[in-house]
Amino acid sequence: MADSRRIKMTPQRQVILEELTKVTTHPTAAELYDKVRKRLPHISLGTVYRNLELMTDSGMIRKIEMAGAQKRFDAMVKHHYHVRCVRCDRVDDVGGDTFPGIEETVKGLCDYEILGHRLEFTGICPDCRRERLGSGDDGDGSGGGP
Amino acid sequence: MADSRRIKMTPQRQVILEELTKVTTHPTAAELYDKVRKRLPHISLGTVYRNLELMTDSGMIRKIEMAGAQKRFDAMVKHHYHVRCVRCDRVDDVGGDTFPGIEETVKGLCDYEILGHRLEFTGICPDCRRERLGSGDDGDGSGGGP
DNA sequence: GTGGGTGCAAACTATTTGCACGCAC
DNA sequence: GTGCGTGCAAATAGTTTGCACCCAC
Repeated sequence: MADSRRIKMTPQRQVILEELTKVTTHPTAAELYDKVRKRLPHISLGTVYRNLELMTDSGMIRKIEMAGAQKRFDAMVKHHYHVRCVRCDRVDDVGGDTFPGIEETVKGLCDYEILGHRLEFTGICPDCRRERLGSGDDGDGSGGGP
Repeated sequence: MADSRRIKMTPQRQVILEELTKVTTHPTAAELYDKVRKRLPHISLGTVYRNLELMTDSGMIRKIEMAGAQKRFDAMVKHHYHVRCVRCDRVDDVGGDTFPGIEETVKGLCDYEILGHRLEFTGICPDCRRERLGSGDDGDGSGGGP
């Protein structure tokens, strides 16, 4: 569902969408709010949430619901996977194709009618790796390593 | 991290663990709280959260951080995958092995040091499928089905 | 003027935390 | 007595919602 409804472009929506498209970091609503506020100082957080929701429904953007409390948003609508840094919580895209066969494999293993899958990798991002080498600090190690 | 620390077994912890082990439905903290309260009427939600956290740290149970707001908990510590019903939000285990090769595949595709992965399927559970056939209702279709 | 979109603030949900008390050692 | 674990309640974080106002049509 989605993709069908077309929504009216207001300045707020335009800016939200632009800022989201501009970054590759899959910001949270609050992070995006900060960025947007630089251009529209009077925009409210409520509006950002409302419009992110709306744009998600209309298929313009994608909501990334992954581990951790906050939802993140992604202007790249095509299905793809993410890596999350267990130290700084940054989220990046993983290049390459998705694994469609993965769903077939599971169909025999449970009674659900499988509709989709969400695959998320955890790891340490290049920045944190560099930092770790420098400081010797091991960071947290939360995540949910297998 | 984890697995090493051994924690003292209090009645509260015992009951929480038992109730969690008893069910296969990966309850949320609140759901578990309800179950536990039947046996320990004076237990507080805070205690449940605290002990779930503690038992997660000690490796006795596993925290499932997946799509949606609430965290869920799992007494099966072995790494495995989950399916979530997009209609009733129930979460079940997927039988079969995990795909270890999946991480290898990704290692060439991004600059992260990959530590683990989390794979979650979305679909419609048997109960909801039956219901859907009966009522013709299509339910929601949220999820993030690719 | 009507309706959708906005800003603001209050409400809500899930979770965490400060504090005082009580029990085991 | 010391310290950990608990119950309670308040605090926090993230998100949603009610409401009045405004602007485009």
